[in-house]
Amino acid sequence: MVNKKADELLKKNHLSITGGRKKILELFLQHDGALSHSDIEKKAGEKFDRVTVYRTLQTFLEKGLVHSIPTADNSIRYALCKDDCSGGHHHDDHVHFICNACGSTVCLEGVTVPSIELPGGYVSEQVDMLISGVCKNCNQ
Amino acid sequence: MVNKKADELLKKNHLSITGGRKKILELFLQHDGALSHSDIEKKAGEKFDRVTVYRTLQTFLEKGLVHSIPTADNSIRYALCKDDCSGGHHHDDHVHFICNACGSTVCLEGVTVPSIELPGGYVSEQVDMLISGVCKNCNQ
DNA sequence: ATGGTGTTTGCAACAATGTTGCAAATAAAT
DNA sequence: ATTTATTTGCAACATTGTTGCAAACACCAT
Repeated sequence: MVNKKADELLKKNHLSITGGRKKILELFLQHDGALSHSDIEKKAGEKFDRVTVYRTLQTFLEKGLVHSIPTADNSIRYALCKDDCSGGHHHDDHVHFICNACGSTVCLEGVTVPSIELPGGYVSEQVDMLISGVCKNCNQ
Repeated sequence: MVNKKADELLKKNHLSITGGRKKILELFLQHDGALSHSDIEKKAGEKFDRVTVYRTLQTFLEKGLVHSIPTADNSIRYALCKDDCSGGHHHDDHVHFICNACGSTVCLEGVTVPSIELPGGYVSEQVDMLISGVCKNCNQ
């Protein structure tokens, strides 16, 4: 049950359980792709204030429930983290795939980001790898 | 002379030479890092309308003069392409580095994006690799 | 269950960012 | 120099993101 899982996730991350947070978490649990702010606003219907969505995503990000994925079209996407992420420290070394046909963004869990040799003086803290193209579903 | 190079670049790409386009190109030629829309608006001073900046960047993007770099903070950056890019077809396989200290974005020309094995059904059209951390200048 | 307490929400107002249509200004071609 | 097509600036608007504050709510202890 998606509803129960949402509760669990909130508890595990020491967040109080509110209607808005549950609803947004359920959306993430139902769509396994990444969601943008406006996706959420649309899917959640009229039920929640825009401000609540902003603040909820911000909170989820800080607690490590979701991670953000940069995109080329000026609309950050968010996706659920796996279990071993927490409090800003993500183990988020998978590749993100953006489909140019259906617009969806998915995390390719199986594909890991290769390590890169940086020029002298540069120190890497986070690596994002974004691949755009045509996804499995659209490519038939 | 930066001014002359701007003219050349515009001619080479079959764009008419106007004050705004020259000014924006000069900004790119002077700063070798990437610039966001608002960077340009600020650096160009009061001289140009916001709308002109939007349209100019759009044009440069279409003609292949610049490429766009996605970022995690919802502000696309633009950087000059090397000579062998044209008309939307970029040979843009270098890594982009975003410094968390000074905020600058640079193209690491020397570092190439490793090729990735995608799961079956996925077709890659473009690969972006973003590394954030501390850059050479800030790391001293 | 009930009441107190701190957190979360919705509202309103605002700021910033991005888009469109149209008339005036400008660059390029003859 | 004149014509023509392109580019610009303006105005108006749409969308997206931010902040302060009072009301509503979740959580805890009793």
